[in-house]
Amino acid sequence: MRVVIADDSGLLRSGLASLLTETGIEVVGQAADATELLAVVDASRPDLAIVDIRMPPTFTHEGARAAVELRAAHPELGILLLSQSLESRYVADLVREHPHRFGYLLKDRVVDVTVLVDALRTISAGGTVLDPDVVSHLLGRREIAEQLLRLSARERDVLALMAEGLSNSAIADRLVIDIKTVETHIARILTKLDLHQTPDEHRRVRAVLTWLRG
Amino acid sequence: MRVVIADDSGLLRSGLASLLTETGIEVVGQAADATELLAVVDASRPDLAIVDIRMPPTFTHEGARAAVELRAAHPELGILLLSQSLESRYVADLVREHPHRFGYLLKDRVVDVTVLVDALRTISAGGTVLDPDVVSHLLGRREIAEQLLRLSARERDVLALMAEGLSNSAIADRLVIDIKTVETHIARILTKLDLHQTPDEHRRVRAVLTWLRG
DNA sequence: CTTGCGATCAGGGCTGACCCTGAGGCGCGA
DNA sequence: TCGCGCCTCAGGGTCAGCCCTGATCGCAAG
Repeated sequence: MRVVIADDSGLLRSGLASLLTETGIEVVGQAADATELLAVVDASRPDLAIVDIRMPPTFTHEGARAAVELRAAHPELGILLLSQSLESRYVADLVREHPHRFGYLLKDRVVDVTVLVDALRTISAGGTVLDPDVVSHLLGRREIAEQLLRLSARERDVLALMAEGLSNSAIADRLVIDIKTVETHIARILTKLDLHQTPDEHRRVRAVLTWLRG
Repeated sequence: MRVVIADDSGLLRSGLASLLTETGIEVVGQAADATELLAVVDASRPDLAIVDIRMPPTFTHEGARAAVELRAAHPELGILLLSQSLESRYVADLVREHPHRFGYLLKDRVVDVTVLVDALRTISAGGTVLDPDVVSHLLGRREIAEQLLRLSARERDVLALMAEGLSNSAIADRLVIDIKTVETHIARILTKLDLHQTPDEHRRVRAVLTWLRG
């Protein structure tokens, strides 16, 4: 098996390369960022790419984005995404669209090189490898994301400002609209997020929590 | 230089050991959890311990706690804490009480083995190594923590429930107290968190945000 | 013993937030 | 063209939340 490793941490990259080499897996290239990853894969044509989700320049989802491009350019390439924490947005799309030759593991769960090699073998054989916590978290995140997707762009603007702790009048000032408009947006936000009038909940706070978790 | 490595990830531990060995640093032991770390340090008497903050069983601050114990038992031992994210509570105490032979770096910032070795050298020579972002984050977190420290235990109970999105009447039910008592606690919370009456802020949401960030 | 603090509760008042209902304008797709 | 969704705004009403002021009790420290 011929493998490429992409991680902005040279430390981890080199360490990983060293360990995999010891297991007989050939590391044919390394990349520190998404652009370099695409180039290295083009040049070395590996069987599989091990990609850290967070890479420069934004350290957000560059790795996941690069994975999408890799799949487009190299449909037979296996991809193993590694992440330190659960990253739902891009991964959900990736798994849905390309379930084969794909893996997503939390680094914390790769307790030794055996786990990693087993995952690589599964992916290389056409399978899918997902950490169970990843699966259940994706489902939960999906729910919140779907609720937030019901909101119009304007409603999302308003909710974002609510989540900063702004009052209705401050939101009206900020968006240069009338306070009655803010109230209307908020009413629609609460309805779309299924936050109905109950004596137990502070619905505004609930809406804010939903936003913060989305 | 003789070094011990403690990280629950065997992958990272082995990779790190391999890399450090190549630079001439002797890795005299490895540990997968805090208990094992203490035993390995007792047995091998290293110059320095590289410790991941999050280790079993709780994966919260076992590493930082073990560092405190290590310093007590081995005052000359250098300690380098590594973390994937900013962890403020125990580190702030550790730095304040033991500024020498101490380091705290974010794994993301250790871009290659050179950075790591430089840090180890500094610590071994008696110095302190702190990532700049760590410093400024510690200061910011300190501020919020100090505000929350002004609250009485009961006030913190109430604020935690506010942060779950409970209404005042639900909080009263939950804590088996009168709603007037809840109102009194909330008034005191808002005062202690310096959240005064302004037309721009939704103060309850602000209080909740402070809690969530603390 | 006195004082201060925290927890609890009360009476009464005000208001921002939320709601109901209604209306107009614009853009887009069928 | 029509219907729908979105954005905007209005009049009027209700109430949970917040506040002011006051009071009692228990506990710990000086």
